[in-house]
Amino acid sequence: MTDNQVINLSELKSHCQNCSLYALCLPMGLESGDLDKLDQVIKRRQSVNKNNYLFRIGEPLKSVYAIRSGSFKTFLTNPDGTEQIVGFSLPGELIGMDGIGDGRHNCSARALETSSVCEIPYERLESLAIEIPGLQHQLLKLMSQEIQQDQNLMMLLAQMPTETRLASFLLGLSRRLSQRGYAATEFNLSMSRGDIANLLGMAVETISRLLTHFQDDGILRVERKHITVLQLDKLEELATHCASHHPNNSNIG
Amino acid sequence: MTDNQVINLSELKSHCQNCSLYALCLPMGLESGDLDKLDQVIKRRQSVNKNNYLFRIGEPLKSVYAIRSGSFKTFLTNPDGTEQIVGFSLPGELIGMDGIGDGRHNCSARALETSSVCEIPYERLESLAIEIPGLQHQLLKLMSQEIQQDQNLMMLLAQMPTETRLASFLLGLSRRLSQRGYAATEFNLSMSRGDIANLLGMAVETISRLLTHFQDDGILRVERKHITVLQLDKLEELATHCASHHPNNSNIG
DNA sequence: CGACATGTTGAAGCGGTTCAAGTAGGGTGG
DNA sequence: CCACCCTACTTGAACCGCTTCAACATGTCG
Repeated sequence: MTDNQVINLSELKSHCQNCSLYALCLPMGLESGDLDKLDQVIKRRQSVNKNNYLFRIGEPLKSVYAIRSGSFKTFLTNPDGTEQIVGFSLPGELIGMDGIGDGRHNCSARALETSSVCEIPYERLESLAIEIPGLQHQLLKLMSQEIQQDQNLMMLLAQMPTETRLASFLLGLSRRLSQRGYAATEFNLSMSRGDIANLLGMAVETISRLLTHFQDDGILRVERKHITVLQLDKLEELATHCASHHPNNSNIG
Repeated sequence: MTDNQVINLSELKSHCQNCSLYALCLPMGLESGDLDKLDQVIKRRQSVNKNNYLFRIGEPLKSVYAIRSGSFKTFLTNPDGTEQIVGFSLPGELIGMDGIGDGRHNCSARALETSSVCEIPYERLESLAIEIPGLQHQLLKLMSQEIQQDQNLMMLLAQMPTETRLASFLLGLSRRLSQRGYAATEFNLSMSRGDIANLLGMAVETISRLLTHFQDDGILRVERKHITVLQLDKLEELATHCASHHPNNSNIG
């Protein structure tokens, strides 16, 4: 309701409708009138520098965020100060939906690189969800997808060997990126080896060794943070892990 | 719309309002008119025998279920047939909320003992959630709580030693049960050692050994499936794990 | 009461961590 | 623009927590 609102309005009006991401953030076939409503709720785009926090654990839940570019890690902090990464968020994904439970964020989100997000005030989103049935369903859907993702990771952590975990992680990245229109077989890891290790419950050294092995086996090309998937099928096989054996001399093909 | 509907109506009418669990399932302060609406959505109570499935992974999502008595395990099944338990559900909890994402259940639910549930057809619940704003928020809240729970487990699996995992698991059970009005320090494990091991990513033997240790240390009393927590503070200390050392001769006290 | 699942306990083996040392980038100040 | 430093990463070798294997004990159920 301030005067600079006027300046933003014209800019805001076209946000969702023209945004190349809206179909990704909220793919639900809203009517154009509904899109207008959504537009009015979404705050202007904002930029987050590398290593800066989007929100911190314990903070009251103000907004959720749609990632336009860049990436984030979300993590818990336990009593002794160590962190547990619970996921990485990529462009086109929504972040901050956790913490609706008690109105506080239950994890912190930190930018892995300079990133850009759309801020969506949560209260207004929730009340809007009552007006737009499709939006409510979409929110529930996004949450349940997060549950699925978490549970898949639980399975990896609970019973898969390190090789399978890393293969599955890389494959997951590849799939999510290609869903968003990026290349499936060539991408940059915006997170450090340490972050990957933390997420997957392994030591940094193990990540390093496995990447080397994958490269030696001709499955990947690893150049620092740049990954090229050379044999997607092999990677999928490793990620499945039930195929058969796990030979040391897997020079198949 | 069949004639036996008439028979059920009077019974149904009082379901939620008189149900001792409604405040637990849906603690949101609905108006009495809203409760009527909810009542009309909830199907009659049904019973599930031990080892029977409430729903299976892949099935279309028909309903979610409020557990009135008994308990369930929910689990994924991976390609090679092995299962990964992702959680146990206790009385007063809602089950089946996963799978809203793609309209299919993403896990199976199997009764650990003879149990009783209220079936809540999902579609009608979602449309009702539009009429009753508090209900929408409650659904989102429940989902985000599940995310929290899963993420806590992820932390356990990723970086905590087996002792901490089991302590934390028992403590979690204790808290959930006491929230529901059951005793916090004395309860029965409805799940097998194998199920606990599966959830926590450990071998059955390790569960067995740790329970023995906990008993030797005077923290628990273990009689087959019956657990008595003798020193809740010690158990909490073990669950936190950052306290200090992890001595072999922990005959403290 | 016998049979089978579930749970316990002991001993050996291994996957992955931890420790240690060295290498390579990337950013900053001179 | 290079020298420097610090962090991130890599690689090797020893160690250990936990699993796996094996045998036995205990309940449970037809």
